[in-house]
Amino acid sequence: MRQISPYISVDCVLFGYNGAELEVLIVDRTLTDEESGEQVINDRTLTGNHVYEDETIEDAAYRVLNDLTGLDNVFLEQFKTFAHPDRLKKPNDQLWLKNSKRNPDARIVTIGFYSLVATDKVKLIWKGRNVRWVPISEVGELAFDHNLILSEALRTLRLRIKYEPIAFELLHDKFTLTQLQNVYEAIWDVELDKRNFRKKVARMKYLIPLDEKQTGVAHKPARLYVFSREVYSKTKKELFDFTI
Amino acid sequence: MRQISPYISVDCVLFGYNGAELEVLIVDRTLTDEESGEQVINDRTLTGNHVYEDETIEDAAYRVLNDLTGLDNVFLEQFKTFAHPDRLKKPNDQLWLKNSKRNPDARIVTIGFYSLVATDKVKLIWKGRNVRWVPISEVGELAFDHNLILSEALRTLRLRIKYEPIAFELLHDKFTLTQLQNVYEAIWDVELDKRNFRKKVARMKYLIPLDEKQTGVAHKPARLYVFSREVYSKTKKELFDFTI
DNA sequence: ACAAAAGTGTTTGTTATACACCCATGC
DNA sequence: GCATGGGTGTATAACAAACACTTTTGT
Repeated sequence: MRQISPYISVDCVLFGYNGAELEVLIVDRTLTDEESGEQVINDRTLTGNHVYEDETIEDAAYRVLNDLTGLDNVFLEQFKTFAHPDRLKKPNDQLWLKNSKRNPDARIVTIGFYSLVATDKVKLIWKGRNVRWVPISEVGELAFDHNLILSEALRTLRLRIKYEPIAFELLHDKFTLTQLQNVYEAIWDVELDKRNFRKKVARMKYLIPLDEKQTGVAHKPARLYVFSREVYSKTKKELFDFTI
Repeated sequence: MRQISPYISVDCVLFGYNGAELEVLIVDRTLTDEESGEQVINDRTLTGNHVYEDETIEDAAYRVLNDLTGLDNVFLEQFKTFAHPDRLKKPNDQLWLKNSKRNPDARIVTIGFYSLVATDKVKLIWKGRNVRWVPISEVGELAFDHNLILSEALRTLRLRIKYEPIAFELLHDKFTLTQLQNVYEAIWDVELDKRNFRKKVARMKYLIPLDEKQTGVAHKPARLYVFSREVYSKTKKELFDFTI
C-alpha cells in the first residue's frame, strides 16, 4: 500500500479556454449530515490532492489532472507554495477535515500548479464529484485558501503569457490567428488591434502557417497555424533584452 | 517551547553584489568524528532553516536572513519549492541528518526564497558557523539539492530583473548609474553600452537624480540616484505590452 | 600634467500605434 | 445577394543599436 504524505498536497489551477472566455475547473464540495440528511457543506474548491511519499510533486500534480481529464502531455507549471498556518482553519474547512478523518490541526503545505487546456478538448471525469468549468469572472467564494491560490495563478499566467509562448496551450493544435488573439484578449481583458497583432506574430518564426483552412464556417475560412516547439527552442533569444 | 515543523523548511539564496561580481552566501558544513577527531563532513550549503509550526514561511525566511545578517527590510521573494523524495539522500546528507538526531528518511519540503543585498551593507553574524560570500562562478558542489536551488534562484533573478525594478536592491540607497549598469552586467554576464543604458534609464521616472555627488573618488564624481517606490507604483504600466 | 571614470548626441534600422477597406465563403 | 469574419498597408512616433570625444576631479 502506497503511503500518503500527510503534510504535502498539490493544488492545480486548471485554466481552460472555450473560444470566448477564460475558465477554471471547479469542484463542488458537499457534506451531508448522516442523521438529518441535511447538507452541512455545499461550496466549491479548486482541484487538488495529497502527494504519495515516494512521488514527486510534479507527478502528483499530473495525477490530479489526469484523474479529472484523462489528459496527458498538458502544460503544467509550479507557480507558488501556500503554507500559512491558518490556511485550513475556516469552520467549513475544519468540519470537512474532521469528517474525512484527517487531523484538522495538521499544517499542510500545498504546492500550487497551473495548467492550460482547450476546454472542449477535455472530457471531464466525474467519479462522483461535481466538476465543471466556471468563467474566471464568476468564480465567487472558494473553500480553504483557494481564492488566494487562484488569484496568484492568474497573476502568474498573465505575466508568463507576455514573455513565453504558452497561449497556444489553450487552443487546439491547429488554430487561427483570430483565435490566438482572442486568448490574449480573454486573459488580459483588453482589445487588441487585428493588424498590429498579426504584424507581431508574423515575427514569431515558431508560428508555422499550414496550407490548410478552417472548415464549416459561414464566412471566409481562416488559415490554420501550428506552434513549433523545435523552432522556438532554436530561435528564442536569451535573456538580453531587459525592459524593467 | 515553540514547536518545529519537521517536514517544512526554507532555504534562502542570499545574493550579494560587491561592486564587481554577483556573489551568494555560503555556509560551511563540518562534522567531526568524536572518537578519531577526523572531519567526516566538510562541505558547503546555502542558508536554510526549519519553520516553526505557528510561523509563516515568509517569517521563517526573514528569520534565517536576520540571524545571518542582522538585516531587516531586505528584498525577499519565494521562487520555487523543492520536494523530491530523494533530495536528502546523498551519503553525506544522510550522515548529517543522523548526527543531528533527525530522521534521515523523513521527506522534507523546502520552499526556496531569494534575497538581494549589497555585500558591504552586511555584517555577517557567525554564531559558530563559517559563513562567507562566494562569487557565483566559484560556488562548486553544494550539499543536499542546493546546486539545483541555486541555479533556479539565479534563473529567476535573471528573468525578474528584466521586468521588475529590483536591481537597486543590490546597491546602497544612493547609487550611480555606472553602478546600476554594472549590476545588470554582473547578473547577465554581458557588456552594455553606456550611452544606450543611460537613455533607457532616463525613461524610468522612478529613478530620482539627487543634487549630490560621489565623494572620495580619484576622478570626476558621479551623480547619485535613488529609487522611488512611490513613483514606481504610480507609474508602472500594467500588463499590456506583451512581448513573448 | 596625467590617470580615471563621468557625461553626452547622432544616425540608422526596427517596432509600436492608430486607423479602413475589400475578400471569400455559407446560407 | 448578404451576413460574417478573414485578411491586408501606410504614416508617425518611440525605441534599439552602434559608435567617440570632452569634462571633472584627485594625485
